[in-house]
Amino acid sequence: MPESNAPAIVWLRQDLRLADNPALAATVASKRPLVLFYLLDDDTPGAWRMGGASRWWLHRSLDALVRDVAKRGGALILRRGEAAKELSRLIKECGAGALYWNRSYEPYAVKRDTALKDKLSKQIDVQSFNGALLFEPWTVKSKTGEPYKVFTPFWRVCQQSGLARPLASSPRKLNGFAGDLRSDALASWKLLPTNPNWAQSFEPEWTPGEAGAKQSLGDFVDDLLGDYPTARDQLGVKGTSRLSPHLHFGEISPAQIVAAIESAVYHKPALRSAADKFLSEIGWREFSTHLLFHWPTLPEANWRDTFDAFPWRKDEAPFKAWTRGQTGYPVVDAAMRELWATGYMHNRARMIAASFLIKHLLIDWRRGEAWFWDTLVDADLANNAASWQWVAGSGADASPYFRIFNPVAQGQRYDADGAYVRRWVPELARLPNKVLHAPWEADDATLKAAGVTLGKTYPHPIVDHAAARKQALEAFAGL
DNA sequence: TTTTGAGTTGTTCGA
DNA sequence: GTCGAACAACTCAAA
Repeated sequence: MPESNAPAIVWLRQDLRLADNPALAATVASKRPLVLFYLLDDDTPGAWRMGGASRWWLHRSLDALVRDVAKRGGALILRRGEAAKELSRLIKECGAGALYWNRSYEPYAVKRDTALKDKLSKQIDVQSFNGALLFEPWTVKSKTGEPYKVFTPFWRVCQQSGLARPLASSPRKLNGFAGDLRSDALASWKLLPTNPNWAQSFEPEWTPGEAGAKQSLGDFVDDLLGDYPTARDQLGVKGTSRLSPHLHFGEISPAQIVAAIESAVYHKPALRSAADKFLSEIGWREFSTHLLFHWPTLPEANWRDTFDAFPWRKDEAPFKAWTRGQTGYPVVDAAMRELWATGYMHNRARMIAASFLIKHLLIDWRRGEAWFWDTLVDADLANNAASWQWVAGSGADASPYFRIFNPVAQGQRYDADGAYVRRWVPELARLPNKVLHAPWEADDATLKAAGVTLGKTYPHPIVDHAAARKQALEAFAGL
């Protein structure tokens, strides 16, 4: 065994932060020289290759992290390749005596990491930590010893056992390994789009990295938490935390979020119920990861296999119209264009757009899942899969099949002043509120005054809501 | 083992 | 405009 002062590698994955990072804190406590390592791994079999929008975020996040690490006297080593091979190489190069990471719960990662631990712990000290969850999946079981399949009882027992977690100490100074280690230039990974640079419109929306995450959390707690229960549903209002991409990349931990929320409630007890509402969303993230861990095929297969017989439609044209925000339903189109322009979609808009794809167009939820995977900056295997299956009705604790969102009613209810549609579907901006969410109901004079020609400046609805609803009810009842 | 109550986010219809 | 019921049964979790 190498000596106890041999360097320790901290392998960062979805934990791109220095604060409350248990693997990093353990290394700092061990006094070993630190080799901080990020690997771009596009080669592990069974992994979902990171999508385009996520790659943009990853670049920005790593760029921020490189600077944060340098400020504290360390260095971040960047390499790409297959994990087992690259880790073995790095261990040899720096003479590492230890390898630490924070656990991932995605099926391919569990498999990969288990094999690595088995192999490498024969040579060096290998340890993994919990840096991503309040409750690791194997720690929450029902009375019968089975994993929960319903959110409410799952979250109830979580709350009863307490959400607060001690935070790992944040290192002021990193005792970086003194030797020379090769690191890729971040730019050489070509994570940023060029020609066209479709992510240009992402820039003003986001500040990837730990500092940006902290700022978002602080702003949310200070300005938005009190109104969260109602404002979260308003499409045109900034009423949500928008922490999802920060959480996905681990720029902030759920434990830090709980600490900030509880501190706010301590100072202002009236925030309790709003805080619980928000924390239950953190609970959904926990629950999705729990489902993925216990049912590893969640991203690929219907959780309820009765759905395997469902006759999904294969036509390309409606799918294409959906992806481009050209369905003729303003709120759906606004949602899809928001996604394209910002790498993000409002939570309620996600439900409306997903319901439309599945229940109005009768297109397989996996096609929507794949599109979101590529276009969301917060694309997360567990959340994405669990949420699509929830909407489809094929998932655990899912929405009943007869719950079919009416895109007009949803628009009128959650975008009553039309701010959301006018922002993302500007060709309809001059329509009055009364017909904004259903332009086909406007009379000719109104359309003309607003400069709208259906079928020309904006599409006719690609399906009729009432007919599509009827068809979906029949198709799903057939299961 | 059996029973009981409950289950994120909705829509439509008819009174 | 508002309200309650129907939509459909099934599965889950705990007593």
